[in-house]
Amino acid sequence: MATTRERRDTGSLGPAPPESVPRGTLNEARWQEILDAAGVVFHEKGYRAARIEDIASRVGILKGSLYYYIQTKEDLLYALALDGHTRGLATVHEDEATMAADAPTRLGAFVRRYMEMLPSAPEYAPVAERDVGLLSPERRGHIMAMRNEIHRFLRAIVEQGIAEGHFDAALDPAVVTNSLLELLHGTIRWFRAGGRMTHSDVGEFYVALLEHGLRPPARPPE
Amino acid sequence: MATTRERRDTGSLGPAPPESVPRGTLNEARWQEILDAAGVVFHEKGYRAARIEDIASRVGILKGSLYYYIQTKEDLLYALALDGHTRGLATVHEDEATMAADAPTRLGAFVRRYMEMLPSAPEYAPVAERDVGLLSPERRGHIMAMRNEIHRFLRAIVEQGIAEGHFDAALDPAVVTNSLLELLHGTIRWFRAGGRMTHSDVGEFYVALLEHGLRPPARPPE
Amino acid sequence: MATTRERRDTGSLGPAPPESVPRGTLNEARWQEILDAAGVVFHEKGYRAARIEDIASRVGILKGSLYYYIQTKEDLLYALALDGHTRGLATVHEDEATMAADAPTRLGAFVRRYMEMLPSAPEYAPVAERDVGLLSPERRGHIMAMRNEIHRFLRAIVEQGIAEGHFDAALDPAVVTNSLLELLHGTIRWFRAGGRMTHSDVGEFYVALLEHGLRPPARPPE
Amino acid sequence: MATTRERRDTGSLGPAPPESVPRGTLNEARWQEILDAAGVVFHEKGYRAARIEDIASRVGILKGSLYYYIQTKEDLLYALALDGHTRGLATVHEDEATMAADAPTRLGAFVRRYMEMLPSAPEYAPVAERDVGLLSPERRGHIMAMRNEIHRFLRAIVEQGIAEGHFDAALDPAVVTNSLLELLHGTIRWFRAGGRMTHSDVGEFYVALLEHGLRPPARPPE
DNA sequence: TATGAATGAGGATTCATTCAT
DNA sequence: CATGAATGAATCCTCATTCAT
Repeated sequence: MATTRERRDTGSLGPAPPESVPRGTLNEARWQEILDAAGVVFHEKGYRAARIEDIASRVGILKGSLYYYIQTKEDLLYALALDGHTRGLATVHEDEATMAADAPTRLGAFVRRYMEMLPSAPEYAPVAERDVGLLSPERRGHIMAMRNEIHRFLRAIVEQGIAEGHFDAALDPAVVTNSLLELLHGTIRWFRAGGRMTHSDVGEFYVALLEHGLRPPARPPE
Repeated sequence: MATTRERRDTGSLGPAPPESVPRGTLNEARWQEILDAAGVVFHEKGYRAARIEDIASRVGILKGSLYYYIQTKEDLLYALALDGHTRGLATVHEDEATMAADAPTRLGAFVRRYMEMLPSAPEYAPVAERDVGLLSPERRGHIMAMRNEIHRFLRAIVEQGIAEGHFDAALDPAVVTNSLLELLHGTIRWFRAGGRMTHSDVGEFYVALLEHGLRPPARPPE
Repeated sequence: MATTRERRDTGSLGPAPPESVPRGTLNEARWQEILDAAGVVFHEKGYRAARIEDIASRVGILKGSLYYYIQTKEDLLYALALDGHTRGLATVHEDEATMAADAPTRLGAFVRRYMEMLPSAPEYAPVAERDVGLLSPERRGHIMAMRNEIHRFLRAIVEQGIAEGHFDAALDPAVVTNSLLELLHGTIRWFRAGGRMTHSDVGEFYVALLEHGLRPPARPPE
Repeated sequence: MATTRERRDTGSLGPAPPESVPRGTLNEARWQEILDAAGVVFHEKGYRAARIEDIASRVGILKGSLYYYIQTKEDLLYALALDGHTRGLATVHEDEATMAADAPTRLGAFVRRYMEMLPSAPEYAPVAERDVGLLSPERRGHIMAMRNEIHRFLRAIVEQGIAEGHFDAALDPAVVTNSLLELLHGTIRWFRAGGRMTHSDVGEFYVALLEHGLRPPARPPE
């Protein structure tokens, strides 16, 4: 499970995430190019099957040169995962009004925020899910922590909804949370830009689905 | 259900194709053991990261011996993908009554059939999704064809539902189909057996979600 | 003369052809060293029995490093075969005077050119004959085409000689051509430099042999 | 150079050729089938590239079964080489009359005997030349000894011819011998049965070629 | 910064050979 | 005699990584 050929000497296990950008002064634009390239390649082939050469050549440099920017292939995976999850985590921030609203409203708002974030995310980011297991334990821990935070946020909304009576009391909050995130993440696997539907359109579909799908069964009128 | 074991297509590699060396009848049981082992290992590490040796030793043989049963590591991936998709495809068969029913009924029945199939599937099978991209073009084609068949089946139900007025006319059938399959497949990524919920329970949740989530908006009472 | 270095045709192997990773300009001198080493090793052990490691270590690098220059062991075989046949093909070029001469003269000139080329050929080249069968069909085709060109050239001379009445009309041009080439190529199998005879000496023997051996039977004086 | 994985315990280095047929009572016909199959396969791919499986399947048995007849793959190579060289060696026996004849006559007779033997030889035999180097030193020794005997025989004829004045005194006997054998052996590389020419026809060509090609230059008429 | 060249451990695949049934 | 199944040593080939220029 541990990645072969570890080379990081980051002995500190502190909360500070490991450096993802090694070189002090580096061309920020180039670094973004590299991340984008890595995103695409990882997305196409998966982390293991992706070759450093593939990424380098997509940027237009030779593989040796890539090592000016990274220490390890894993750095790219981590940077992307971090990036993606940071964007994801950003979607849990609610404005005052929403924060005070009822669960259906908060849930809908979250779904919309999430779906609006998606197109800005580098191809690979949300898919990082699978390959996160290939990160070093430490780094994986960081990523999982972020992921859990999103889970907790969503789950809290679901529980609120149940408590309020807006959602079916028979629902299992964990199941709902997991399914919902699967649904949202899943979008990136089939969505193709340029079609009839935009990310927002899909978001509205999700909102509507949840809006009616989670409600408690209609009380039979007495 | 029946897993096919392809003999290498020996396509245009060497000068004189190694005239498919004959072998006796292979031990079916051992072959299943191997597939199961491959399923577990691929599930844990992903196709690329999995080593032939891991699979072999899980079966209790040496890596070289595995090649008595396969030609290529890819054979295992293909066999698993085929197996999983064959099971998936099996869920599109409806009995007479269901076939004649309305879309919500058919959809619900499908979801239940699918969720009941899941636990019988070897660990890896449904996840094969990702690594299918690593198959040879021809084999990938076979798998994609099966996948498309499932898509078409589901989509037909969605379209029927819209036509019948049971589903919201504003829905995009493709979006619904993709999302739904993502939702179903996704289950395997987070579901852990032994918890409070069974696969069936989760299935019922999905059924309920769709039952109410796809309905056309309530007509405002005149 | 110029040895071509083919980049793998990446023909129908993986799903996404590894977009021919670019490399800088390869060190020509090193490439020659490698070819020479391969020539010697192939000559000693034959293509199949030769190990990449043998070749690498003869160059003074590790086996992995050899792959900076090649894609496949077969590349070396092909390069050598191409090299050898290119040299062979070069011997079919005649100067104006020879081209206009009679068949015996042309034949003698060809034998001399061929025998003078031999010592310059890397050890292995002319022996490539046998292992050509191990090349990929496409590559084998290229080599065979070159070989055929030489055949045609020689055969044309033989036919000219028969037509002119300088060679025995009973001769089968194909037989003569094949035998002659076998004779010439065969030299490399037994000739050991440093002996009493030089390549040229052997060449003169061949010339004399043909000079008298192909003539029509003397007309009995009336 | 030594073949990997030696297993022969034939400690005796005596003159007796190592057993080539291990099993005491074995189906002689089956053994011939096997040798023929090995001959064809070795001829097509060369000894190293040929797989035991290829040979077995050509005989219609499984590779494991082949080991009832042999101890080692090398046994097949040796048996074939022995067979071929035995046939070759048989061609050096002259009848009384020929033995007493002049060199051109003896040479012609030898060429005819050799060419008549060729079609009876299992495909591979005469080509064994190249792969003889892959035999164990001991076995290679045996084969080389037979080969040398043929060489000596031929060379003696050439020297006799020079001494007698029938052959050009400027000839190097070794060169003539080697070339001639190359010419004869070479036949098998290009000759295809079923064409216009038979082995005998080709033999007659060789005889004629040598008949006139080796003569001393015509003495200018006084 | 970028490059050309090398490294070396890793892992897939091949195949002669063994052997119990 | 033949087979099915396994063995394990060879090898080929891959690729992340290093580094002098």
